[in-house]
Amino acid sequence: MNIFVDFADRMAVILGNLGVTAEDGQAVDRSRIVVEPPRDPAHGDLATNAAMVFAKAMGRRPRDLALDISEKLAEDPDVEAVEVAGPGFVNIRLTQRTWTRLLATILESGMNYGRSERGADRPVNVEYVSANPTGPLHVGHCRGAVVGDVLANLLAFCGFAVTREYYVNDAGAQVDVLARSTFLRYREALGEEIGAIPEGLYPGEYLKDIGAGLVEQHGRGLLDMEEVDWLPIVRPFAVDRMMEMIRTDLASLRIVHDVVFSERSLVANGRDRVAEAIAYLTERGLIYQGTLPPPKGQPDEEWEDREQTLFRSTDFGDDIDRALLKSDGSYTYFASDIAYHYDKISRGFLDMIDVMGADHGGYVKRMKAAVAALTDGKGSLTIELTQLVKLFRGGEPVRMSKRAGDFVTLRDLVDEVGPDAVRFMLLFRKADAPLDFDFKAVTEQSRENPVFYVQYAHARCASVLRQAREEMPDLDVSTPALVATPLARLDDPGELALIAKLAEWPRIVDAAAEAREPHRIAFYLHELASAFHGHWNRGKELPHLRFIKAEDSGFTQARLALVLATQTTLKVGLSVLGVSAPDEMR
RNA sequence: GGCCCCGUAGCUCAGUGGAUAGAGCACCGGCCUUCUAAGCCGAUGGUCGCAGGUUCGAAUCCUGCCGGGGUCGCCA
Repeated sequence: MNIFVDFADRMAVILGNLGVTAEDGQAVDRSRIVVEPPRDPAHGDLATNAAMVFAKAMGRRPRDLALDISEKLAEDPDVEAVEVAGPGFVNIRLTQRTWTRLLATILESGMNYGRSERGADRPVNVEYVSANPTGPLHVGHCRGAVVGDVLANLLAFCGFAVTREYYVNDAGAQVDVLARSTFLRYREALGEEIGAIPEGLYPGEYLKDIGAGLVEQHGRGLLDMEEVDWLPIVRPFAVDRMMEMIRTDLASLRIVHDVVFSERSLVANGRDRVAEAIAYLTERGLIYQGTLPPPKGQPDEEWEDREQTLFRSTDFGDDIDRALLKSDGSYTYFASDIAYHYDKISRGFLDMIDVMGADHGGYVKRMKAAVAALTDGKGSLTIELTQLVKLFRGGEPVRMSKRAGDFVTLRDLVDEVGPDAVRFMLLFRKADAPLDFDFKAVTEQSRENPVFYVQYAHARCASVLRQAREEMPDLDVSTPALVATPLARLDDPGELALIAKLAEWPRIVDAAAEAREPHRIAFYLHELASAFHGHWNRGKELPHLRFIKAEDSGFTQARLALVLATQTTLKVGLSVLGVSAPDEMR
């Protein structure tokens, strides 16, 4: 039940009856009719721009058309009052009965309130995290992880068939470095004095366990081998252990992937799928041997022209063509990524979303170009870039050096403040703006802490319902009873305003999914919490507004219906964010 | 120099072409015997970086500048 969509439909009918047509004489474009909550609640419950949008094509003045529209709208039994305002807005006030009927549908929907079928089971692949398995996840990965996870939740909630995917870079030079670094720790675990970790190897302490694990499995057996022989043993061992660690870290943030796609699987079992992808592009005349121009602006003394295998990404909007083969003949990262996305496409995905850090910004155009080329323009790749997270503690920046072991890991974050605070705070900012995260602020129990504020609103709802059961043991506060309860006595402006806020939820879900902006959910929940706390607080000054009135069970039941609907909406919203909805705050 | 992101109240930020641009914090003035004061109510505070353009209407879309950040051949 989305009241705004509902009324946009009614508007379309009214416009049709009024003979309104678009510029070309065709029927009105339904998508241009906007029905939304007015910015100023004094203007009414719903506002529509229809008169202003279509007046020109009709050769009429917007306000005149608005008057015609408002006459028709006034006949609608759900409409209490209509007025024309400003340049031609039509402001609609709904009857109290319409609002309370809406409240009943919220209660009936329960945890499905706001869920939609607009995705129509269309497959969408959401790829996120995809960190290299060479070290523990750090704060930088966290944001992409949470944004990707919630985006996936959101799209699933809107009826898309979502696959959550992780791409492991388990081939290439950095994995060899991991293996060599692990081998050093292996020798260390066998009692050898290894001294300082040489430049070019990973110094992290986390590799000690993995080295010890090698000892458990192979004893001293690897010591006498040549590198070419132990590398194929150590490499997969280290990668597996790193991935295990990464999975555990992600699980602590409640993040799970459906598919972990291994880069190494691209070239395996006698197949070379990178070559296959390149062959596909070659058939389409998109591959050639050539040289790239040097970067403009900064003259580079070292620059020398090199003949390379290039992909015509400029045909699809990129700035320059891109190399697929290194000078030693091995594939570039981009070539592997093309093959990987080719695989996604072959698995039936035309809609793909990659969530990555802002430092990958330069990668966006070429990857979109690749997807366009691989799907003849039918596929769409959206790349969501998440900006940096800066850490603070009580307002002071948390200092981090590049030296190993001296960075804040995802684990540190979750262990200190818990998954709820991490998730909510990373979503309480749009992804393309940098974010400050303060360890201290997010654990405070106060209005300033949005995580607490929203969870507390949910807990407060639960508390009111508990209180009602205690004070009025004979009252039936079960959901079916509250759904069925007469709501006619909910007529206080504050109560109706709260219902109006609840009514926005499906609209927010749609918009957030459409724009692929999960932060809108977090902001909405904060607003809803604020509306609820505000109403609750009015009851302090004005006892007649309190939810529980022990001597009037019908009245109390109606108000508890409102409380339950609020609690439900908060709970649904929090579940989309993957944040818990506690019944009490301790 | 090219490309991408950002620029909105003193601070941190919302605002998918609509009306008088909003919230929290800070500051100022009131209030706290409760269905939980882990606060509440109110006031102050704006050339939406600048200049053009599109539109009935622009913080929002387009162009150009200014400022901040990221990134720039085979790294990942």
